[in-house]
Amino acid sequence: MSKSNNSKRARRGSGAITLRDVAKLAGVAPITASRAVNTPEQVSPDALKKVLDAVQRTGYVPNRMAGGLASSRSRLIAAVVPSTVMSVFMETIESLNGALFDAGYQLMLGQSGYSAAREDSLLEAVIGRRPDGIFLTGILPPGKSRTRLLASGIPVVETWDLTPTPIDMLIGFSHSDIGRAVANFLLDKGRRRLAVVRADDERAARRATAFADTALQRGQTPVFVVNVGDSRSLASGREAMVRILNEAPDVDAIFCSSDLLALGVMTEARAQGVAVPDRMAIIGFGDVPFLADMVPALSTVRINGADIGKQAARFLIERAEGRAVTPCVVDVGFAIVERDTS
Amino acid sequence: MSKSNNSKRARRGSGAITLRDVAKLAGVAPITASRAVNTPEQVSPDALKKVLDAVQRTGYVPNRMAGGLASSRSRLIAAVVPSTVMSVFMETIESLNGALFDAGYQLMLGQSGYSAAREDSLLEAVIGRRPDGIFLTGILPPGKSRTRLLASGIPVVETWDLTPTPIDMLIGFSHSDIGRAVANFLLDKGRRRLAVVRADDERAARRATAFADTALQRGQTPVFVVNVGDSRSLASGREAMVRILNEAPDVDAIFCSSDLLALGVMTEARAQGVAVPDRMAIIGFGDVPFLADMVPALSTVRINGADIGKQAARFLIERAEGRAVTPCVVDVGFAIVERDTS
DNA sequence: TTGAAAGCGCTAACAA
DNA sequence: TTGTTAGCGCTTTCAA
Repeated sequence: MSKSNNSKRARRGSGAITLRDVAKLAGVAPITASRAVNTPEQVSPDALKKVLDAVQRTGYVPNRMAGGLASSRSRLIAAVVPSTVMSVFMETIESLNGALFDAGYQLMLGQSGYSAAREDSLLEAVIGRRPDGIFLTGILPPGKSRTRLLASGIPVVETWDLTPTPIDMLIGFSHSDIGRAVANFLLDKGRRRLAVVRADDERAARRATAFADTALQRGQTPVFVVNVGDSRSLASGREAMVRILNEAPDVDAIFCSSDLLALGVMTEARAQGVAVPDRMAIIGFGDVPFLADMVPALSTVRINGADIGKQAARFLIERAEGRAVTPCVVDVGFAIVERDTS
Repeated sequence: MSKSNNSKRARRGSGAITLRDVAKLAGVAPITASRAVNTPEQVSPDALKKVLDAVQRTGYVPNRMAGGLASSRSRLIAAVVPSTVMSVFMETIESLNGALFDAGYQLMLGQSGYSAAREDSLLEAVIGRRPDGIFLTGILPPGKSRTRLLASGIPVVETWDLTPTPIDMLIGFSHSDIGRAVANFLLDKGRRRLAVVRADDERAARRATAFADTALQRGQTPVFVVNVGDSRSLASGREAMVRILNEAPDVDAIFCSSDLLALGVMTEARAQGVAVPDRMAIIGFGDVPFLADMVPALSTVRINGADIGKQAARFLIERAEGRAVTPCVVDVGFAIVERDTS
């Protein structure tokens, strides 16, 4: 029986079962085994059975690196996300991953949000894997990275934003529209002095600007803005609220750049006995799952993150299989969810 | 100039720049180019310069699939996590990913928590990529998957739990110890009637059991248990609190299996005018980032998730580079964080 | 329907 | 220090 490792064999390789082993056991050529595994309809029932049998007996698991190398299709999708902890993007990633997996693709996760140098090496690492598609949270600004991505020829979908000049595909919504809509919403409710509490983030800035402009256009006092910097914590929300109460006591409505910040604002309001929403309206952003069940339930701007993930998966898969995607720009919109705090 | 694609060239391949192209441009052999890129110290300054120059000019990015195939080292680590949304595991994944990236590894994300069939195909997909290591949240119970993983020979680290029979490496803490510690903590504070609100999850069950046993041993009335099933939402916490107030009005301390559940319990307590902590103590689990800044600040059990991720990365990398890891079982412990609600 | 041959892009092994 | 050769495990191409 013994397959007796001859003299010069066993020099390289991982030692795992290969397609050759399976083919030998089944008594067919390797390519027939390959077809039995990948495209069973191209193989006679007899051969199919023999191969599948051999697969069972050996516990063979195809080496996707080898397959990917040979076929130039990695069946890998890379997703680049900023910090994931407590993030509104997780819902998107989860649905993206689920949809990809069902279609036989796998997800590589890259974390952005660090230094430019690290961004660069992230991208290099990603491209090095030759993914069949790349998912980006946000829009990639012009620069070396963008050029490189473009040059790589890999399908890309940018998300969570809109731009007239996407790299490739785009699934997002207008942050300016949100800012305007929230301002109008608040003003229509009779609020007179608006404030913004926002993190130091380009998209949040755009929402805030549109929000402020709209208020100004409608003849209001300038919006009071608190920039909490990089800290998106609940504590920052509380501090921001303290500042508002001290420095702009006439403010009667606050738009926060994240639900967590809004939660902080609300916490401080309660701590200081500020009536919500009577004296102060509060609106968050993102609609994290548990907001609706709080008391008072936080009003917010809802983005359908799961939908973004699902559509991105569809786009990426279509392109990976060589099909065109049209239209490849989608505005998923948003919704102001009115609950107790507005 | 034109490199004129001769008759039978350009049949296969992705068309991207390869190491051969770089080597040709630099006027060296491919292997020299390879060494210049991977182990520059093995190459003369002159050759190094020429190669790096060619890399710059062509925008060459090494194909890691090819490299992985040739070297049997994928520089890929797979992580299997249950649902990521609002999950206590994200901190771990984030730190794991960061540490891996710094060492030149990349993270593949697999989501478990679905059907057994899907678990199976997840594992197959993972093994198919030939990762250099696998990160598991939780302990893999005996079964087909476990056998398969063992057979694959891939280094594995199980986490967030302890067991005398790990597959390989282990970084976790004792859920029973937590249950006992929390019960003792509450009882020592003079609480008399304890309750548990927990999700339908094996680890939560173990915490709850130890918690209940300890109370019993110390002569207390049996612990009142509310199992909220698969729903880990804040709303479930509220419902659980309603049940406790109705069915066991003498309860004066509640241990929740997650912070979100605890937040729900607290929300309902406030809604019903139940004084916290005077009439009711509440303790959560996980220590999600913003708890400390709420009013009242929620007491909880803190797990250092980032530390688990960092240590797991270290273990996995050591093993990937062929070094042994001893000891390869680590108890990271836990801490009861006493804040306002206990 | 099946197979032989020839790579995919890279690196290990050996030799110079 | 550099190069040659021979694969890694699979799939494409072409022929039977």
